[in-house]
Amino acid sequence: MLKEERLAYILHQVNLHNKVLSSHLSEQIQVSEDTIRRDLAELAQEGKIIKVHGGALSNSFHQGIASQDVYAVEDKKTIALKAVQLIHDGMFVLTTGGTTIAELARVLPRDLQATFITVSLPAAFEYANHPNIEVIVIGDKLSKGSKITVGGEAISKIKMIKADLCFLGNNAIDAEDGLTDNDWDVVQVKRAMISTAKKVVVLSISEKIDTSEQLKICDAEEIDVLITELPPDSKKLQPYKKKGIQIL
Amino acid sequence: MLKEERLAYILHQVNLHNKVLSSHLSEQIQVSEDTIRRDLAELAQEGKIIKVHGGALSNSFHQGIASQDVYAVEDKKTIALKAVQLIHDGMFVLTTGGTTIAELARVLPRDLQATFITVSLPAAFEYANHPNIEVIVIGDKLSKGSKITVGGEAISKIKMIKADLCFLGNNAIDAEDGLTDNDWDVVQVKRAMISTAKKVVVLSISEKIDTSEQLKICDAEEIDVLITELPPDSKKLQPYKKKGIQIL
DNA sequence: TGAATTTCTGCAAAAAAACGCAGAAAACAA
DNA sequence: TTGTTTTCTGCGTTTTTTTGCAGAAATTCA
Repeated sequence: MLKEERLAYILHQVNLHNKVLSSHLSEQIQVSEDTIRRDLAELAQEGKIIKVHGGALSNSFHQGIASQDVYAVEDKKTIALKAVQLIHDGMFVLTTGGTTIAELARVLPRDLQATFITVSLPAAFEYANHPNIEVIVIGDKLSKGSKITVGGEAISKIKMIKADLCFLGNNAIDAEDGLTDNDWDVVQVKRAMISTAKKVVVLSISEKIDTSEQLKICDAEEIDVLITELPPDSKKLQPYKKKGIQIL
Repeated sequence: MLKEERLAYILHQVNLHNKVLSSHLSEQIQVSEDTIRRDLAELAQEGKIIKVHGGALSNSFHQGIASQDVYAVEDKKTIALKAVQLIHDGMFVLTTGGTTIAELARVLPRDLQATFITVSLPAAFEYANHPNIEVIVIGDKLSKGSKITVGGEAISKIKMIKADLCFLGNNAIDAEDGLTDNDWDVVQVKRAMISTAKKVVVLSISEKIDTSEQLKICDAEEIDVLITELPPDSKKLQPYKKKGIQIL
């Protein structure tokens, strides 16, 4: 097994189980514990995990009292890990709010250099924890429930940004009805984001798949990528693939 | 179970129940009481809990040691209660961030109907708790340390607002040197606020009175009201009264 | 005061980490 | 291809960390 393969495997295990034991990994991969330790040290250096005596912990583990309470954290973490692969150095990324987006913020690699633009105050807080990420807050009237800024000012600001990526969380999505939501202001913001981003990525736990809300955001065809916690070849996702959406 | 995991678990338990027993933890985690004691000692060393005979207490709940901070909170509450008298229904209020401003947000009467405009994300969160207050967030690049938005965009937005009141927190103030600060971006924001507000109110604990920082915000004469926790006729405040500043 | 409980102290065993080194593997250049 | 250089990996040794234990000291509570 190649070193890079091994590192990827270890990182995957850490993110999946929140902890790994050096001894356990050594046995699984059939390399010495020294090698495992060196690998863990390397990943810790890059800020991707937290190395501790006896093994390593996921870095969302420590800061995450909040993430423990969130519903379906494991699923959301799986989604976040898939989503993070789409982000590259130098990109401009638009995001909404929501717990899935918060999870995404937590799994961003330490060394990623990118600009994140958001209307969500909680998301902005999460992004601000990362040393190399520039955070732009879109200002306007604050919607008290969702803690996002909404209004014409925000919409026009969003439209002025040519973003590489746009992550939309917390949706109802259906192959026929497209993307829908139940908050008027949120719908406006999401529409603006979709109209200005090169690539539209929807993050959704499988529960929200094949569900609809009252207000339409856009057709399924306008979505470029759909990420769920399910494997891409899952039966439930095939109608979306037929619509030309890339499934991760 | 890894040591770090155990520490996280203990900390979680302490924060959850406000107290833990060594004996109880020992049984729960299945390690010796000695180990638990050493863990508690370590967490106490880092200031995360308060170790007592038989177990440990949460330090947020039982503020035994940080009595200086407690006094400061009391002072800030005193200041906030004076400041709140200046706010009336229908007003547009500009505010910076900081703990004094956070305290102001907490003591706002529930029936007050006003619009608060801020560059501070933590302040926006506080204001959002109030049912009748409209919150406007000024957007721009997020300054990671202070969690306020800074930059030309924010400045020009601020200048477009004709605010009735402007609350500036967390300053150094001196009768001769005027209002000063040590963060370039913060200074720009405060200057913009002063220039656009009808009435400029400085909130400052007495510790900061007669102190100066490197960067000048404005002259003492430009300040309309100064609020401290001291009584208005306090000797320390007389130089400011001479400059034409109203003391509360 | 006195008994029960908890803490402290030093100690020892086990586990893990760090270190240096040598051979193996991979990457690179000619 | 072949030879050189660099990186990677495993092993033995040393050092550090962690943990439990026993007995003395301190604390609590009736």
